[in-house]
Amino acid sequence: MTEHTHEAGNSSTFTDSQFAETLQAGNEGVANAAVDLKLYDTATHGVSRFEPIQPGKVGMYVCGATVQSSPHIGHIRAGVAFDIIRRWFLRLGYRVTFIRNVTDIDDKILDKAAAAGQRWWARAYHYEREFTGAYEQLGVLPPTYEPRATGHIMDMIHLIERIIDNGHAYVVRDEHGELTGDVYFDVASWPHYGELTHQKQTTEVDEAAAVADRMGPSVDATGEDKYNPVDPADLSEDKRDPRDFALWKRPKATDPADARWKTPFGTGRPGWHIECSAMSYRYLDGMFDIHGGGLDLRFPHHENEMAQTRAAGYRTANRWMHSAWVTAKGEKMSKSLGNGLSVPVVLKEHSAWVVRYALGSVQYRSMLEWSDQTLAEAQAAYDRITNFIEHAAEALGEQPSREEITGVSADDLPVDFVAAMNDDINVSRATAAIFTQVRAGNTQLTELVDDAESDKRAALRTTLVNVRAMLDTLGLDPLAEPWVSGGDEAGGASAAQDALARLIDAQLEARAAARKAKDFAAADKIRDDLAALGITIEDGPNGSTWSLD
RNA sequence: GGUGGGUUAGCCAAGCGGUUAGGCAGCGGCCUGCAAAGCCGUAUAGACGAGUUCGACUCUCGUACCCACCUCCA
Repeated sequence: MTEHTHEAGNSSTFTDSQFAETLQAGNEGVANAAVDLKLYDTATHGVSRFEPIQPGKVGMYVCGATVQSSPHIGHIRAGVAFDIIRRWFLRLGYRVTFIRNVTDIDDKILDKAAAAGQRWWARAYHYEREFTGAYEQLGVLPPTYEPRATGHIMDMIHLIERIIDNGHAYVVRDEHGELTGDVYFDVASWPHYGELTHQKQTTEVDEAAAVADRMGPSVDATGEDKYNPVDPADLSEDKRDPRDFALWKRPKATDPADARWKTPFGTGRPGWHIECSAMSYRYLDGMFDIHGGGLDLRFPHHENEMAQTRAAGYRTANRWMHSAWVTAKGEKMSKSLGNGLSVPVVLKEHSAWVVRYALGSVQYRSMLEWSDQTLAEAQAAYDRITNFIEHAAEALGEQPSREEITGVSADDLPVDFVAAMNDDINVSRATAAIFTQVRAGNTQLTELVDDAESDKRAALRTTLVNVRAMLDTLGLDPLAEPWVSGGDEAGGASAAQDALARLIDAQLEARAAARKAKDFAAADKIRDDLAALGITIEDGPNGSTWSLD
């Protein structure tokens, strides 16, 4: 077979100027700032300059959900983290192919569906929709393609056959010489195994693994998660090496007939890792720049996936990126620990923008502590940002269009923001740059009141556009979908909203008259009464404005 | 046991071998009839112990504590 090294295509011998030329050659539309983008790579444990395999294009594959239960805030953190990375590539002018798969068959889906009396595929579809809904509500851009594992059985068969032919996997036969359905990857035959996570290689079962092997099944009798499941295949005596893992699995006695596929190596269903190898090859072969996922997928999932893909003779990802945990009281949030928060529950109490801000407020590699304070800070950020955006647009007499905002190149954004994003997506520093611009804009606003010169108006407008474009890069322009969807965009405000506005305006006029007459008691009563209804009054240089809480 | 990450002011969270991160909360001031919003100023840091250095929060070594992966998991 052809030996593809992990570094294949890596242009580390390029000089900076050569790299810049390459970028320009096939890269019309790509910002100059793209040359300085540096990203972390799990395999090398370091930050390095990002160089696309194909000029002007980026291919990303992110491991999506195993759709066995409702999305919790940790799942969506990963979704938001890679959405921000994708949006930065877009802002830099790259054309991004973004794949996020759906794992719609596995042990837990089968076990939980059986416990709940459901068809396994019905359960999978149900929770796939919940995940899709959660991503949409939080402004995560839809993937370019969103393949399901069960739709790629033929791709998996093709891949497994290649691995077997290359001598890196073996089929298991029973005592009669019949195919059992089990196919294992032969780790000992693959000298590169461990290159992603650098786990210590041993053929002996160590103490921790031995403890794990004594654990029970993946769900309890009622179908609830258990902390330490163990796959019977992992204990199989048919393995030549304890490290070997299943590419294809024989059916369990309890597996329904429609969860079994006939293959050249027996009837069964996919191993967990093979699906991602199959789908990433199908959709990204030749442009597999980045493979992403949650931190817990590094080992064994991504280590095994890397080994499989390469053992089949295909190129694996140039770069592996992993997003860190959402923690609660310092500990990893997860369903099996019982401290997971479902997205629908969180969205009942907090606006989606605030939740997204909170999820994206630290760099993807940092743990994110989830608490009431996290959300309170996000709410404060929202208030400060939207106050500026509204006040600036009011002063300018217009709000720049979404088309203008999305059209701003990275090269035209404030340099400290660009530097922060280019530094492995340092969103904390990028957010600081946004607030610095907000403060500058607020100062410009007060100056504009005294002196409405056109160049000052232009400066304020530039600040407003920049602030919104930077926010948009993080998926947080308050005037973008889905934050403003509403449902009345076709015909403007509803009749009820019009009536409300007229009522409040009448109150504001009455209050203005009272203030003019120095009857502050009456003026304050109007303000207090409206406040009691959730309507906030702000007095500005050009009269009073109101807003709903 | 193996592997990786972390410890910064009241809280969250960055950069940086010497020069303001940012946000929230606090304090003082400006603006306002009073508020709100906003602006200006300001206090409180760098787990602990050594070392390198003219100088360390930043580099090196050690110690303590926390978290995670090694087993389903974002």
